[in-house]
Amino acid sequence: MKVVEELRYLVLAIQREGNRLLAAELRPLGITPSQAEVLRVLRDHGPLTLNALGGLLVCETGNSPSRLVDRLVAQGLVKRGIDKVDRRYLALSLTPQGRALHRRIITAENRLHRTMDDRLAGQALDETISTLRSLADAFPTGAALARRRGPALAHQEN
Amino acid sequence: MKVVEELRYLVLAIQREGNRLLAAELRPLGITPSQAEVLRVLRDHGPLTLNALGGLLVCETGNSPSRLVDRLVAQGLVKRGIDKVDRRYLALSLTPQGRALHRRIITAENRLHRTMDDRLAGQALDETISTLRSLADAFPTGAALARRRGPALAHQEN
DNA sequence: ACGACACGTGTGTCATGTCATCTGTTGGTC
DNA sequence: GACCAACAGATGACATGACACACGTGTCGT
Repeated sequence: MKVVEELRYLVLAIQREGNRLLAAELRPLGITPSQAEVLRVLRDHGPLTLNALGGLLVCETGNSPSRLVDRLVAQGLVKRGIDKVDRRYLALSLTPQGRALHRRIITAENRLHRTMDDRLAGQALDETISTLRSLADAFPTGAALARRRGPALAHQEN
Repeated sequence: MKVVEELRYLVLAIQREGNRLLAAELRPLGITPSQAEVLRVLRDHGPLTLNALGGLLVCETGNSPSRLVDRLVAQGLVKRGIDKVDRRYLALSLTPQGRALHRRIITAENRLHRTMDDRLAGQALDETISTLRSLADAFPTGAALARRRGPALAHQEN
């Protein structure tokens, strides 16, 4: 098996398992990993239009995450406002319930991260991260991630 | 952002983009990346039961890939036989058309791998691969991958 | 002012993935 | 031989992801 092919399957396997574990952690909260990412992005990056939100999400590439947001609005976690000036734009923001849930999401994600940390104990991750970045940064979703790291390469809080 | 968290999002981004690129390469062939993986596994590992197939797939974890196989049978790429001795078991194998398509799949995948190689030119992948393996091997899908690398390596340490 | 066009968003459709549950088959037990 | 637990596979339900296209709204050239 070629090296890049093994890399491709490893990435697939890790993504699947990570998603499965995170879904299990989030199930008691009534949301999915994708929904959690939306809440996180809305929390960190003020009110957003649907397109801008899509540009910051890793979990959804091409299209506007209309239906993803729909369910969060239906659950009362996200407020969907309409821009008064240009009625084409949405103004998406967290409701108080959304902000409250976000805190519980953080602790759920931290449990997953602890599991991963245990798995990776003693491994030097720097080179791995930089290798994966050079792969990801060339693509739209990788760019989304870079955008979330901050325009000035600032450290984010947790 | 924590290191493992960045790792998680990088893996997600790369998986998404890789899948999108592979889907584009495979679209002219009329199949999806998951279907291609099934054909590949059936090609490499003789006739299989549905459960055994699922145990070798990275793309589907928990359940039996019944519906995934359904579409391949409908397209005439896979033969679904029933074990004469124990009627509970399936005997899945490639049809001649499936074998023929498999060759075209290989060239499509190679185009993706060339793209990835270009992206990763000059990067040392060995450490990255081994780091990702230590993450993946702990999980069912990672074990599936290890099983595909060869039965001798299947049961390492826990 | 008007009409073509661009843009943001919504929607239809298809194929996954995942979990829970159902069905049919077998083997073991009495 | 009849019953029952275990097992392989199928199916229902739900939420993604991805693509294409429809719809409403604003912009701009004329």
